[in-house]
Amino acid sequence: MTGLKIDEVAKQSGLTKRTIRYYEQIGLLSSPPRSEGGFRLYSEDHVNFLKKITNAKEVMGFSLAELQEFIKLSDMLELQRHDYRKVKGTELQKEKLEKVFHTVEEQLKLLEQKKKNILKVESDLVSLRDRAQAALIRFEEEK
Amino acid sequence: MTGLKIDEVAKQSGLTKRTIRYYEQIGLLSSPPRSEGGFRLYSEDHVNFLKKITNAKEVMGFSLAELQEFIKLSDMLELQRHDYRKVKGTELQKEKLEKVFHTVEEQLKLLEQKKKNILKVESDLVSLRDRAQAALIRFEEEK
DNA sequence: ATACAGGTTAACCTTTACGTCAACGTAACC
DNA sequence: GGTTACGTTGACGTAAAGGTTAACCTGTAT
Repeated sequence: MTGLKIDEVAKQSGLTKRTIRYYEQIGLLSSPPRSEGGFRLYSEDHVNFLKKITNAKEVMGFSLAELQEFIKLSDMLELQRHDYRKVKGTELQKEKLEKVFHTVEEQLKLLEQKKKNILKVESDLVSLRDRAQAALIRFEEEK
Repeated sequence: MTGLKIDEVAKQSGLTKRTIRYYEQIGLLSSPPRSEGGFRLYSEDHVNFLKKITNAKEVMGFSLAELQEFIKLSDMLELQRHDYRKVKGTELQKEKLEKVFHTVEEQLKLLEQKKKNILKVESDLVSLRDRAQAALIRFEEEK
């Protein structure tokens, strides 16, 4: 009985209902429990998750597939932390961990670059704004 | 005879030849002069322009249509600065200028927000990295 | 002079990330 | 108990941003 219905989640997350169902369909969002009649019943966690991934999507320009990658990795790490035995005996996992580590480091470097790029665009926009302002002032002068 | 051929521009800009031609086709990139035989001959300016807009595209998440808007506005302002008479007598232009100014201001605010969002993602990535590292260390310990 | 790398247009194809119905079930309200 | 609002799946549509291919032309290297 408890839980948010999809319309509420849509409002809180800023996504459309269609998008939310779609994310579930492609396995990006975990399927929430259903009510008797079959309605999806979401928790706050779902909402936070959606906010988080839309943010990451926008910031990093990640595709939904890339998002899935990261989420999978993150979940695996969470799982390993709680259940040590899952790790033992599988030497393959170590390579994977190293790859994760590497990938994330690269993403972090990319973020640094992205910050610099933002500054470039910002200065372009500022100069555009200033030129617009200058043109406006010229208008006033020759009224 | 002078000028870069499209393959060189592709290498320098990081775009594909197809994309460069496509940008010209939709009017985003100005048509370069051609050689006798019909080859496109680009200047450094073209390359810089491409770098600039791909950056803006990525940073702001602009669509190609939006990019066109901004370029058109920027060009108009450039033109007005050099030829005052283009401005006089057209009171409509003032509204347009004010709109430009407003739009750009909004974009700048959006950029501020974007910076904050980057920090959020960054901290998520850092925590992911740290967890990966911790898992790696556990590996070493129980070798 | 001929081979081969790289250029040209035009047409068609693809993927991503949803939007938009249609047809139907459910919950809430009066 | 009937209307109305909201939920469900499924199928189809689509806009953006190129990729791909074909059929042909150009330039240059041997």
